Amino acid sequence: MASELGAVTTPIDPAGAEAREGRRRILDRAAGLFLERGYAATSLRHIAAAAGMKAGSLYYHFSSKEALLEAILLRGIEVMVDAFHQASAASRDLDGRARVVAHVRAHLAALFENGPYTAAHVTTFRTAPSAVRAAIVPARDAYEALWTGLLEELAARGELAADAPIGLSRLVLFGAMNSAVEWFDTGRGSLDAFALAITRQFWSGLADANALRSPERSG
Amino acid sequence: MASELGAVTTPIDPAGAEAREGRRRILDRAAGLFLERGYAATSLRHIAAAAGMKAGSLYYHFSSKEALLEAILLRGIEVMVDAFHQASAASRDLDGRARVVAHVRAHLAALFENGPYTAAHVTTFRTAPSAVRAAIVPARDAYEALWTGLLEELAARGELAADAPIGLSRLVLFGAMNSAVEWFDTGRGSLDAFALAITRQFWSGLADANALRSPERSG
DNA sequence: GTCTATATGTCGATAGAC
DNA sequence: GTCTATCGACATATAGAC
Repeated sequence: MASELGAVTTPIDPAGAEAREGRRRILDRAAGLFLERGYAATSLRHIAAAAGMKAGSLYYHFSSKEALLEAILLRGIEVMVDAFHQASAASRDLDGRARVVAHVRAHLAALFENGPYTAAHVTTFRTAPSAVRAAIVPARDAYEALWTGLLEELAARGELAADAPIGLSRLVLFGAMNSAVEWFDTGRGSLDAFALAITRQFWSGLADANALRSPERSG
Repeated sequence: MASELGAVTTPIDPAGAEAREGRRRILDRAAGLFLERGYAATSLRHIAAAAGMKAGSLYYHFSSKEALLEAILLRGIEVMVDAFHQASAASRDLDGRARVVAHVRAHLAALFENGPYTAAHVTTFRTAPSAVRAAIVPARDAYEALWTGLLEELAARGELAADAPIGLSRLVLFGAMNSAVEWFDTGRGSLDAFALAITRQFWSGLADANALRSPERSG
């Protein structure tokens, strides 16, 4: 290891790797507990125990419980934004509906497959201390703007109804996707099938559920 | 006042009206605070102050903070169930889509027009103490069964696609409706218009948003 | 970087006066 | 029915040893 050579030279970032590792373990465990029990009901002692240390040690990594929450909420957005951009790249040449499927799949993956950050964000943001909420809002707005941009692009291409209420539709879709943290069981259903089903519901509605699979009129 | 006559006779329910009034005021304020700040972050002192009394006085009406939460969560379901039955009676003779509009309107009214009970239920149930959650589950299941029954009836009448995934659709609709507690502003939009818009999205989807208003094919 | 020890405050809940 | 007074537990945060 590089640190073994550090007796003479001055390491650029001494113990940096371990510090980052410890910080990451705290974030992981705290996000999981915030998701499971909520922010206010989770004590620093509880978080520290889950991370394998004592409460006082947390303050080496974070200045306060609120600062810890803020870091988790921000990371939750980062995961969503990264997923969105990956989906954009992967679905660039597909038709509108397939692109929505890809982005829904990416959002669900952020919720269920990339750690508890995004799920904790979705469940704890509304009741977070106002100072924390205020610090997070710009990043949230940026993520929402990505979705608005996608839907507006589809509308401009005529792949959506001309009078589709994009603002409301986006909120409805977010509500539908995010509510899955309350009931979706990753052990029982596949995320691909779920993304397809939710997009079908969103895109074609309930009365015309099979319209896209059998374009001819159904009895 | 009747109590002035009570020196000789034995009142059937002495001070019953005032007790019920006091209990009701506690429930109202506590539900509002649980909705706004969350259950764990709301102290009994805070609730008592909002209800115009001191913390110790709450224990005359409720045996514990958890018992208070349980009463609020149950009342939240009662409001939803009552609204559902009223919508059923009022929309019995309408077509499937109009009946869904009526029930969506009723659910939104429960969320936004009949006190903070239903909204507090929706936002605090997931992180409520497990003993409280367990006590509430049967009533929740009963409400969900009402919706499942409605959608199955529509499917049996052929007003829904034959292969419509009712279980998933119900969850998606619940997610869309309940997420409105995070963003819908009762001061800015009418609940009728909102119910219509959300049902249109749910029933006909995004690509066919105008299908029901102009049955002929759109350019 | 993590520990122990502790300061300081607030929590839910109870007891008893009125 | 509501009050005051108070208990013990637990909260966040800090200080200093190692």
